[in-house]
Order: sequence, then C-alpha cells, then structure tokens
Amino acid sequence: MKPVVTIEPNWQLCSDCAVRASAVCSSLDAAELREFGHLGRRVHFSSGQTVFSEEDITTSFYNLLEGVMRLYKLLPDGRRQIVGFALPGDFLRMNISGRHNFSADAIGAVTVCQFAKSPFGRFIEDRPHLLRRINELAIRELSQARDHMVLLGRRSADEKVAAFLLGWRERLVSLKRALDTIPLPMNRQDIADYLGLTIETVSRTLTKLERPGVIEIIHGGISLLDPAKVEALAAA
Amino acid sequence: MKPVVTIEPNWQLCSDCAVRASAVCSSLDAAELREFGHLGRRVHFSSGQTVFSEEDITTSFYNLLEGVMRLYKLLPDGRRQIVGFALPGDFLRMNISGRHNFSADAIGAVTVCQFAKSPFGRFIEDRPHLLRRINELAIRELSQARDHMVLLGRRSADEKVAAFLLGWRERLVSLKRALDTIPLPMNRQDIADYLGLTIETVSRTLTKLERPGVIEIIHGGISLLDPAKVEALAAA
DNA sequence: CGTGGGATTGAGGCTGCTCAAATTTGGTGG
DNA sequence: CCACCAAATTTGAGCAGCCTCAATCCCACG
Repeated sequence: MKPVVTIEPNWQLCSDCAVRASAVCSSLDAAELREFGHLGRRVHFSSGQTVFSEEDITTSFYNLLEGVMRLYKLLPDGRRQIVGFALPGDFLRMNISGRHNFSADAIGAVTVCQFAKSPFGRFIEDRPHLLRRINELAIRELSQARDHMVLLGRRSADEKVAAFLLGWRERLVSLKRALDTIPLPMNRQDIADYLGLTIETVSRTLTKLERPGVIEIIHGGISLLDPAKVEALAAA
Repeated sequence: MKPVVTIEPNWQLCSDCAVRASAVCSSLDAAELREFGHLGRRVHFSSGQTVFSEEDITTSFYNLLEGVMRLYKLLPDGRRQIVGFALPGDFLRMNISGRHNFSADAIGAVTVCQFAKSPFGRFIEDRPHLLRRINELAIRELSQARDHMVLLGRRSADEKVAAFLLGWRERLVSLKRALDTIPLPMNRQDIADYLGLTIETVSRTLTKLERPGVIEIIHGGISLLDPAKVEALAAA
C-alpha cells in the first residue's frame, strides 16, 4: 500500500536540484544550502498515493520536486473540492495547529523533499531572508486562492473550463517548458472537482470546444487551436 | 467623495490599541511598539467608501482597527465575488508586485492603521518574530480561503447560508463579544456575493430558515433560535 | 481479442437564476 | 409625529444551466 522509497539525505543534491531557483531554497546561499540539505530527504510516491491527509497531525513540510499532486478537501458525505494542483517548486506547509488543512495525492509519480517540522522550524527561525521568501510564496498562494474563489463563485461552466485550460498552460509555461500541447495529467473527475462542476459537464464543455475546432482533445492533454477564442471564453 | 480624516501618528496610542493582542503588532515588545507606532497613522473611512482598489498600485499596508470591510474582486462585466470580510485585527497586505489583488470597502464606519510600504518593509525586514507573526496570519488566511473554496464549489444554497451564519458568529465570538443575536452589518447583496448566490436566493433561504423557527431575522442581524439545526444544515 | 476503467453522450429533472412586482425599512422634511 | 420617497428586502412565476442517472464508447492493457 505504501511502497515509499526514501533516498538518503540529499545535501549533495541540493546544488543541482531541479527546483533550486523557484522553491523556498532560492533564498539560501551556498553554505546555508548545505546545512539545509541535511534536513531534507527525498521521498518518492507512486501514482494515486496519498502524501498526507487533512486530518493527520503531520510532522513534515514538503517541497515538491517532480510530478503533480492534487490538493483537496472532503466533506463528510464525500463531496470533494480540489483546492489546487501542486507543481515542482511548490511548498506545502502545515498551519499553527500542526495540520495541513487539506490532503494531497500524487498524480503520477512524485518526488518530494520532506522536512521534519522541528529542525525545519529551527532552521528558518532566525533567517529573515528565508522567512521573507516563505512569506512571498504564501502571498502568491493567497492571491491564487482568491482568483479561484471568483471562478468558483461567479463563473459559468464554459468560463471555468476555459480559464482552467489557460491557467494550467500558464503555470506549465512558467515552469520553463515549451508547449505545443497542454498535458493534463489529472483526470476529468479531478478537473471537475477543481472547478466545482460534475465530470459530465466538464466532458461536455470540452467537446463543445472541440466541435468548432477551438481545441483539440488528445490523449493525456489538449491543444489550443484557437487560444484567442479560449481567452475570450474565459472572460478575463 | 473622500472625506477621510487623518489623525496624527499614533505611537502613543498603540499601547492601548483595541487590536493590540490579535494584530500583527502582538509580536512586538514595548520598545519596538513605540518605533512601530511612528510608522502608522490612523485613518477613518465612512460607510461605503473604498479603502483601496484592486487595480491600484498601492503604497500601504493596513491594519483594521474598528469596523468591517468587504474585500472583493470584480469581473469585467461587473460580477462581483466577495473574497472575505475583514474584522478588527485583520491585516491587509499587498503582494510582490505592489498591488492588493482585491478591493476593499468600508461597511459602516471604519478605522484603519495605515503603514507606508517602504518604512514598513524596512521595519519588518530583520525582525524574525514579526515575520513569523505575519506568516502565521497568512497561513490562517490561506486556510480560510480553502475552506471558502469548498463552500463555493461544493455546497448547496442552504448549506452556504447556514455555514455563513455559523462562521460569522464564530469570528465575532472570537473577537471577544458575547452575542445574543448575530449582527450582520453587510447587506444581502454582500452576503450573496460572498456565497456565490443571488440576492433573491439568500433572502429566500433566510426566510425558509425563519419559517420553522430555526432563526429569527431582526433588524441588522439574526439570532439562532436553534443552533443545532443550523449546524446540521451546514453539513460541515 | 476480450476486459475494464475512464470518458463521452443522452434524456430528463431540480436547484438556483432571471425578471418583475410587492413590501418593508430608513431617512427626510413638513 | 407623520407623510413621503428611495433603497433594501422579500415574494412570485417561469426558465435555464447544470446535475442525475444511465447507456455507450474508447482505449490501454493483460
């Protein structure tokens, strides 16, 4: 059930870490980075595994290195809202009470850099530049969260899907990848739970976009044949 | 249009500030507090005034001292999503690009403690305890934001209204006030835009709760006659 | 080549929206 | 104190968008 592979402490790996530039650690100098590296260990998860759960008292911070995760909350009756998708470089922290307030699953294979709570807390405690960096990331997340509230509360199904495609492409692009087609590692149900829709509505909406040739649905992704049209549909 | 009254720097007022214990400044000692007080000035806004706008490049941080504000985003066609209500002690910051990513209006009379960006930034720069405090507040906001996403994306109108009443009461209670009835300073449209509903649906839902005596609608507020029933409806 | 899970398509229904009117509330001035 | 007006709220009727339930399709995989 949990074939988790833990690799040795990765202090020697930090310097050429794939997310070095974008992650929390971007604010560290070489010496600090070495010390910091001792605190984290790389852990792998395979597709569908749960990295942590909402209700757990967790003892770790996570830095996503490779792969995609869905971050979600469940209602008692099973309804699910995906509050975000995590990409490499994203930092997942717990709140004051020592819990994440959401759960996280791997979508496809995932590698994280895991930090134990106490040593991590001690390390950042007196490093204002790191604290500022963490702050910066939190602010950005807050901003995204508020944008998503607008989407969930005030946009139609068509607008939601169009905005999702554009936003997801945007994130992948800023992750340096040149894209001809947009990969969609998450399944339709994930997209539906992210947009506050049902799987059928998502499917229908995509089909509706494909019919006039605005997008093309490919296995594992889509491509924007008419990006301008999609942007118009997203209605800013 | 902007009869804003600015009071002199309030360093002598900080020590007995109403939000001293809950706001950012709770992490400061006496000496720091005096210095900090020099940076802020108290500003008053009257009902309905806009404190800052989404698109403005703003130059200030705000600490809400008295009153209630609605924080919202607008779509180009005028649809509005209220992303939160600010209460005394809440801290409103801009993001890296120097903008708030939402607008803020006063609901009733409001007093804020306003800080200019640069001196504020310099003050917190090397104060890890303050940075940690700010972080803490950001994390809490993020947590609330995610809860609200669940509400917006996955709850029915009845559940939304019930959850709103409980959540609002909770916040007021934790602000020390004993409550017989729950004051609702915001109007129905505000509630609707907060919950992702129309004003008619909010009104109908409240009526539906009042008819069997679950709540009572009073001038400027409501009272929970049967809190257990409301909690059941919220389906937490 | 068969199997099964994900995705798509279809038909019909319900929740919440739209448009419109009635009612209540709050403010203002006589 | 009361009449009157504007604004907010409530109520009603009808409709539409999205959901529900169900069947079918499409691949990937054994």
